[in-house]
Amino acid sequence: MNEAEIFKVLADPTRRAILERLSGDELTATDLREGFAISQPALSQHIAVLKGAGLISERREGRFAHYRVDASGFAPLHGWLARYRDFWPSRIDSLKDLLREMDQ
Amino acid sequence: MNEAEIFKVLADPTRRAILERLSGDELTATDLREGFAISQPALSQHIAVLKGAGLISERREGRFAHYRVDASGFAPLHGWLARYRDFWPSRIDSLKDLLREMDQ
DNA sequence: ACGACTCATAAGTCCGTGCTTATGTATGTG
DNA sequence: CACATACATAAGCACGGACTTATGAGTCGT
Repeated sequence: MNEAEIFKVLADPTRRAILERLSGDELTATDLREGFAISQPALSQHIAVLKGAGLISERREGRFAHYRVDASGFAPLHGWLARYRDFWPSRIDSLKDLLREMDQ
Repeated sequence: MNEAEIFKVLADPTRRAILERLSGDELTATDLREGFAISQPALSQHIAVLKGAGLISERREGRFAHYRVDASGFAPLHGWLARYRDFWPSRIDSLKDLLREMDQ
């Protein structure tokens, strides 16, 4: 997926909230619905969009669908965003330090 | 600015194209319009949105308005996105390679 | 002062999209 | 088998937002 679709997908606050609830845990659609003042079809549609963008993955188990974040789907976003950081130098310096430590 | 507004702002392809043309250079609104099949007011409105989100800054010079990327405006996005990366190890490996090259 | 130029604002139109209710499909349970 | 449960799909509506044309507000040259 390209960053064009990903940005469009993430522009919706409900979808970002879904991702937030999925970060760490793996949840079913019904579990996810807790705390959302939204109909079941609406949630299902959002899930379909997130899945289509490759941001979450599905694990079927009988009639239950378990969803989890697919962090690799965010890669295009990282790539796009890398262009707009002007604080690389200091970051690279701290990374150098970090890597030096890790090498020991 | 919070990530909610930033995602909404970046969901528009024209605005992302504006940012891309501004990455590096500083351009006037008229310069920016080159290559866009869009009316002047439309571009002006996009610029206002980008400015409102803190993603670009303006430098007035007579009747000309010079625009440039304000990379610090992307900070909330970096913060939000940091939550969704689980592939740090491989990334760090490529960074090691990159830094080794830079050291030479 | 007047006209040309750069950019912003106003007002209105149109399309995409997120929501709803209704229904479909598949998997359980008695 | 009949019914409940979990989720997906269909269809229609309503609102937001990106675009247009028209106009306004400053700034420069002659």
